[in-house]
Amino acid sequence: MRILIFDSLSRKKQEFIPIDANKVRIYACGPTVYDYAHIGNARMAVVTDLLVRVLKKKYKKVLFVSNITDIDDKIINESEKLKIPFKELTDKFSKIYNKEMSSLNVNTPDIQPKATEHIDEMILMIEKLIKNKCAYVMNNHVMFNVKSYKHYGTLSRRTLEEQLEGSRIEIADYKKNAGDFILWKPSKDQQPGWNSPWGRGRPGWHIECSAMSKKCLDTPFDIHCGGVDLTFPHHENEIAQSCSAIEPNSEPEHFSKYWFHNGFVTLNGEKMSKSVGNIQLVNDLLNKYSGETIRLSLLSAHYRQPLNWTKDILEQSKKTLLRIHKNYEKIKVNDFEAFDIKKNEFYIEFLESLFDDLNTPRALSIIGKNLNHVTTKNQEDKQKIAHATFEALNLLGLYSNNKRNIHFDDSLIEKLINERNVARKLKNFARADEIRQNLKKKNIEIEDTKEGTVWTKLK
RNA sequence: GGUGCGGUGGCGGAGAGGCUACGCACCGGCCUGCAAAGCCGUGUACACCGGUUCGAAUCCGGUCCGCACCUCCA
Repeated sequence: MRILIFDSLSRKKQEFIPIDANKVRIYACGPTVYDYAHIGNARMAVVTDLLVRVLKKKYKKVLFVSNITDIDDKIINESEKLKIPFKELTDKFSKIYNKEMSSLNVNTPDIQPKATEHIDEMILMIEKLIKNKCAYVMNNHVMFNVKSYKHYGTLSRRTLEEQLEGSRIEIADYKKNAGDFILWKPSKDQQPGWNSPWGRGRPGWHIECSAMSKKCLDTPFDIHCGGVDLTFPHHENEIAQSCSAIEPNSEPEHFSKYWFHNGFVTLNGEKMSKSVGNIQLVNDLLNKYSGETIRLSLLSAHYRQPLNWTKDILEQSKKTLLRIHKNYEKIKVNDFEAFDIKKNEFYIEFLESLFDDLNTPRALSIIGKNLNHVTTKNQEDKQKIAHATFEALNLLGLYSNNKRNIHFDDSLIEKLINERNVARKLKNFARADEIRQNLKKKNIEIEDTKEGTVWTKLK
């Protein structure tokens, strides 16, 4: 079965053919850790996590690297504001980030390199760029000369002239061209800094990804991921640096073969921004919704489409999840071992839709379609559907077997349910309804079925 | 101004020349002490204007509208 992915560099849906089928290599630009993660960070993490999960269905070995940016001006500003060392801030929020992402069933990347632990690699790459005459030193800054790279603009489809037209920035005195960007900048005494051939300073934003992807994956690697907004300037600059460090004017493909960009999460149709104050933090959402509900909401639209984040989307996902789990659990499962998932037509159809550029809405519709009318289907199909659903939910990261919350006392619930059933037999329906109401208050929903009363924890 | 993405039924959201997904909501029915779930059934679509075609939501041209990027951003 072929895997298709949309490649932003060629702007086409392409068949994914790894450089080395024995070792697929992916890099994703990770978070800058100075605050809680927002839902947009989560979308990128969930989508790339799914991409990796899907690739693992076909390829035995997939190496996934996603960095942590732990040195940056935003970090410096925030640590100064809080009067704490920057390291304390970044340690705190990288831990929080990983914890939150794991609540969303995002697997930790195989390697999660930190910028501050790769300063040497960055310095070496900058030296190489200077040697290749693609970078220059001016006023204690090391700058990349965008005019030195003839493929500059290939990814974002804009020429140097075009981007300067709309540019709202003045040309700083340390730049030769308006588009030139910082590789290394000086740090003031009280600011974090590292010794370098150009004095005590710190790296620019883009160089870390070039240095770390080279170190952890080697170039060229297969897929480079990130949010669409990173296309320009971040990814464009990464290409320029990484390729120029290999050899001046080497092709963008010498860095990464495919480029994978996820769309934005919007709020009321607009991008989240701190100034507007419409940031949705994962942390806050997790107080009200389960990680799976949030994850499903993020996967309910195709990854390249904009996703408008509303309360409705969460409520709907919550319902959908509940329905899927309930229906799934109603099927009496024999033994999955007796069935070959690779020959399960329900599962194959599901997998095909994910292999087609991660079409999650279609994949989800297939789960729903299979589960529909499942009670009327024959025993063999029921088993197959149960098996397919189990595998599908696992792949999507939506399966949770700790649905029954440990904070609740199962025996108490059972006791109340028994009491209610006694009341029902005695036709004391007032008492029966009262018990149901009480359970509802504890977020326990009950259903009377032919097999008896079953209960579900709502979250 | 430049670059890109998009406008699908009440809502969410796939599809991409003929088979008109899927979910939620609505409506009718079965079932039920009542619920819920389930089952059976019904309805409402492809921004607009032209063109190509036997046939267009899907292709081509134009128009309008929305969003993003060009400044830190997932």
